[in-house]
Amino acid sequence: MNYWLVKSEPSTYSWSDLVRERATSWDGVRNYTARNNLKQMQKGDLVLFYHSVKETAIFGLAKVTKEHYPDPTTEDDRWVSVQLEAVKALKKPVTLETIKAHANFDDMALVKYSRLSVQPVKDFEFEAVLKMGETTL
DNA sequence: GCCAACGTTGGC
DNA sequence: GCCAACGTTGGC
Repeated sequence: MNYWLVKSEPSTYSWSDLVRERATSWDGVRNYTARNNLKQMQKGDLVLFYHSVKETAIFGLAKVTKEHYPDPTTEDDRWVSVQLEAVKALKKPVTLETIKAHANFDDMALVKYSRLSVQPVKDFEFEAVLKMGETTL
């Protein structure tokens, strides 16, 4: 099982949008590094859902329910999507500020590669985020 | 293949 | 709104 983090601007697609729809096709990714991460996602992998720009924090937990397939929003076969399903909201959202203040998170992709929209998350990072979010699986 | 110009993302 | 960081494009 691997862990990931996806970013979205809440004005475009928010955590509450995902909760309302229950599941969504995570499409529109147009960056090779992010695309490569999408391709590595496996069914059952857990995904942290982060809001960029406004309310910069991790709000919820989703899971991969369908592995990569051609992105339905383009004819260009270089790009792929995965299906994501909402699992649960974090009891307490974990803000970027909190993450940056956490000593062990200096290497976290969210801090180091802030523009990458689909990122791998290490086991200990994932566990620490849940703990700070006062959330259990 | 290098690099300048330009566009986009996202934190502040 | 500004700007740093980074990706992409295109001229040479």
